[in-house]
Amino acid sequence: MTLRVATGRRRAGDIPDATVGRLPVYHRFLTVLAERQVDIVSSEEIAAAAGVTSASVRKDLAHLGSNGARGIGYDVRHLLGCITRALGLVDEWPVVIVGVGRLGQALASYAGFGTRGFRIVALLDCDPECVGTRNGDLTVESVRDLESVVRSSGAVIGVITTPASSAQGVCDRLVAAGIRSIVNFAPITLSVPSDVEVRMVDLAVELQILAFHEQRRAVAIPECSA
Amino acid sequence: MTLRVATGRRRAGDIPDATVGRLPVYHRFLTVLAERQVDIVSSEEIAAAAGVTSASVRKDLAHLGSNGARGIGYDVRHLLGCITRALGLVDEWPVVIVGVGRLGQALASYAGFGTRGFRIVALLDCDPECVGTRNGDLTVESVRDLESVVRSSGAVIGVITTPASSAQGVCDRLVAAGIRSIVNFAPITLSVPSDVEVRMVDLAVELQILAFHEQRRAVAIPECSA
DNA sequence: TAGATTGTTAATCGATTAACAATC
DNA sequence: TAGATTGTTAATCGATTAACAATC
Repeated sequence: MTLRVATGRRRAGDIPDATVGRLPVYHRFLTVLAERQVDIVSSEEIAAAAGVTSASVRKDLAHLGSNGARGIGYDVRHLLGCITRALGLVDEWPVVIVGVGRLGQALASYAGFGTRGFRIVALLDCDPECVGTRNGDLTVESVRDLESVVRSSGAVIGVITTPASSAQGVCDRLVAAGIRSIVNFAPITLSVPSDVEVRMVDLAVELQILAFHEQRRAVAIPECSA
Repeated sequence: MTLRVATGRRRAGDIPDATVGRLPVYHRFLTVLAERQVDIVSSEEIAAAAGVTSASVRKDLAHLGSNGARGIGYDVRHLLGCITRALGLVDEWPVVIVGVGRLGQALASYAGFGTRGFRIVALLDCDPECVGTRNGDLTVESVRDLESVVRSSGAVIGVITTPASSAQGVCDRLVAAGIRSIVNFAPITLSVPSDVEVRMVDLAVELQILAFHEQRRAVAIPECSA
């Protein structure tokens, strides 16, 4: 299969947010195909696996350059490499997890990290009982040393799995230590400077959205009155 | 404060998806205010706490009926009740968790469930070592009994925290058992009938979106060429 | 009254979909 | 060639933003 030579560079900002949100899903599927030695895939197949339309897939992939072959489909390996580069997953990103409760431990032990572009480089907790315990390759360090641990570990991304009450304080210290990308599992909206990106994950929010639709199956929503 | 009497009923479908996604965040903030005995809140304050604009807040809340007072703001308790009803959180929704690994345990022990409209009513796992162990109030049951456990527990929402390899099978059985609302933590897109709602939570996807923006700070994205 | 804040409109923006020419 | 599938356009749809009259 011949592929067109790229004619230039595309500024990252040119990729719409909605596309950036779907590329990881395509990446996940293509990784599976590549493992299975599948060579070619169509936008229709990707769409089915990602739960979107094939038109969306083609439009999303066109943002990365013209990588398909009309009448044929996309070369799995090539496309995977392309998405990997677009998402910036060529090298592993070092991640620090703050809060080594059950959730923090669960994330720390997630095997899929390596294959998906990340490596946990430090675990922090405030509980003296927890500090010093081992978790796979890592020993839990004291959150008091947050700044020095971030510096020495080279962590670039922070994951907050503390209780809500400590999350903003931890966040402020991560930001002060130079972290500008944060995933927050604590059920509180974090305040950060505009150059810091926060992704919020809240199970209860997901459940509440489901509850809305579940209720909608049965009843009309009463408007509020005093 | 006098509030207008609602003139009719609004079909749930009238509330846009984007609004449904933000109502839980407002709900979270209003719960905090109510605990602190705050009486009145402005759209500006809600917006700041939720990380959105005040115009969005007002528009979202207007979908629930006219609940604010011009020149004053919103009555915290009234508004909280209103959102609680809109989301269908008046009674607790019974939830079954399938997969009691570290993540499943972490979710099972999340104290915030009760206050946010949910109650875990069953835990299922396939590992004989795990089955029979206690987790708070609940004893882990065998996934072999999934159908009967769903029936007897009355679970309406399912949470899948199994490895990716078993997720689709578990999903199929949950659907067959009557579950139509699922939160999936396994890194795989689930196939479900069109009347089943699935919310996907994948930490690696969140990290990959951050990675994209992190990389964007530094370099232009190279287009793909063969 | 004067100041504050909602509810709503109109304008803008971005994302999705349908369709099809290009082309393998 | 005939069938298949991409890349792209134009149309549609939905969400966000700005602005301000209504009104407390």
